[in-house]
Amino acid sequence: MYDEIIKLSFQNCLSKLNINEDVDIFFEFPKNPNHGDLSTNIAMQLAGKLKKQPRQIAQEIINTIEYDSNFIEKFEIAGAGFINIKLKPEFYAHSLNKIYSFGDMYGKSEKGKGSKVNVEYVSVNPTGLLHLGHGRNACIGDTIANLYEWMGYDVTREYYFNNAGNQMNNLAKSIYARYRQQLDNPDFPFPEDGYHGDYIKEIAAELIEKHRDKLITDDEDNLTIIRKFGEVWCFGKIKQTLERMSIHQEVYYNEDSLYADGKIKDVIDYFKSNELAYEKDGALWLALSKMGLDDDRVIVKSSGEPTYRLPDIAYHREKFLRGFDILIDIFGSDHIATVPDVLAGVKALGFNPEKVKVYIHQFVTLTENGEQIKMSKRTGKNYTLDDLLDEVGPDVVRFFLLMRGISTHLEFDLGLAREQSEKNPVFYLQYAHARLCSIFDIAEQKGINLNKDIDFNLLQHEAEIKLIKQLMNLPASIETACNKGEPQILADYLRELAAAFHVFYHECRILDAGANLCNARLALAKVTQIAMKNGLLILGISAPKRM
RNA sequence: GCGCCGGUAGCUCAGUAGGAUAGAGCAUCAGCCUUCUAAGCUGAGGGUCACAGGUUCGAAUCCUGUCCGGCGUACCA
Repeated sequence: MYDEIIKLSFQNCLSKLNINEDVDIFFEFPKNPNHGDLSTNIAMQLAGKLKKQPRQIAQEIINTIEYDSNFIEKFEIAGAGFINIKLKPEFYAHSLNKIYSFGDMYGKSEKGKGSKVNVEYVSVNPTGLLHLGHGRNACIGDTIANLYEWMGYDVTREYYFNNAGNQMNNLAKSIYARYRQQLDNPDFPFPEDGYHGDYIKEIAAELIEKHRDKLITDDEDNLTIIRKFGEVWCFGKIKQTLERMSIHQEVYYNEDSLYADGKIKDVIDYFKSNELAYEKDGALWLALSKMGLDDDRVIVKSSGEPTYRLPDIAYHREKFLRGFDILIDIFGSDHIATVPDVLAGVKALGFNPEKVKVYIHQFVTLTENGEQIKMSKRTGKNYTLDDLLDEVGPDVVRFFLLMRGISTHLEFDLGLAREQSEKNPVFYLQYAHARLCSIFDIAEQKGINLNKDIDFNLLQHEAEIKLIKQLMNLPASIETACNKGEPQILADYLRELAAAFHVFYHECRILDAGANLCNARLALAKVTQIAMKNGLLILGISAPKRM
């Protein structure tokens, strides 16, 4: 938003010079004060296309450009062809005034208005408890959903699950074995590929409490009861854990319904009738080689059961049919293999695969004192997301899982997370917010009220200008984080915002600055408070009034 | 073997639609509280951007190759 007026000047200037290349005019606040207040590399961008020297283009631009002299003091060419812009203080006053007028909604955009987005995340089958990797998936998905909402999109948060098939049978058998071990036979054999986690023992104990020995014969009826019991138990725990992190998904989509409603059959029929599927060795193969991929894959096994690819494709088709314009999938890196197949399938069904955005995050490792904490499945001593929430609380968990780029392996430092001190980065942000709240509390006690007649031109201190610049960046930060699917960009922005505020707080007295300056600084504090609160809200982290 | 992700300060990580002197947090060292919250602020030291070539005015960023780590590579999901 800070560059709207200036960008327009540049656009007009370029068309005046008959330069019609398709380039985005991009401005930044240079770190080095010698490089002006705003800077653009547009002349260098154009140099290659126009086959001219960047400095020459820059010169032509500043000779030709018409600009608002109320805001811009001068242009300078520097380095290889940067155009550095020296702004007048009025520019910041004007910008801050505009931000102030947005009130609580600062950061909200309408750019996505009218567009429906489906964000699918977590999507863990009800066979166990959530662990750290799921937590990362959940926080990324939830935050991306928040980002899209703030961009004005109509967002649906969705959880896709499967409560049928092999894995659920495996769960039932695992519970049954523990049930027998606890009930009558400590040596009852445990299935080789069963679920080893301790939670299975808990389920079995509850099963005994409820059914006593009535399920002792392992017939199909009893296994069905056990399976359902396990499913309900696991789902209850999963939802409870998500609830603790303030994650609410409005749609729980059951894979099974794709079969019941004939959607799977529809897709098979479509592929068959378009000669994209064929029978071989008793199985049905999808001709991915006709869709630009290397190998054909089985979509219905010779046993008659579909492989995961088929329902995944049908599910994406269904989401398109439900009217979504953008489909977002959040996957862990272990699901990378499904992506090309699903996208090819979606394309073959006549939908635009570019509307499917797949964000794949890497794994999480838990460390303490530099040593990795093993989460061995063999021993069953999984460190669960709930354990972590118990230990450090939801704000720390969310921030730690969001503060890294999604494609980086994330090291969760338990020691640092546990630290209830200035070392813990999440408190840095929350502390800024608490300080802001405290200022307004004390102002109220002193009978100082923010009045509407604000002279933003009084804000000329270096710390004030830096804070205003940072505040101006919020919308761009949200938009970039959204477009790139990178919550980390917002987390990083908020850290910089907090830093700019803390410096301002340290350098500039607010309440005893004299009536007019006090009022202007209070307004600046107000905007900062809103920006910080909204940013934390998007990350799903609380904004405490006191610490 | 092949595919994807990563390798940047002691540690954890930003920066990769090519741009100005490669940044932040933590750790280390030196300062700042009778003042709106010191969970804060100021300063210092710390780099072969894994390695080797290439592309050009300019490369951490793009291309090629190599090495190291993670995840995949099923008629498992």
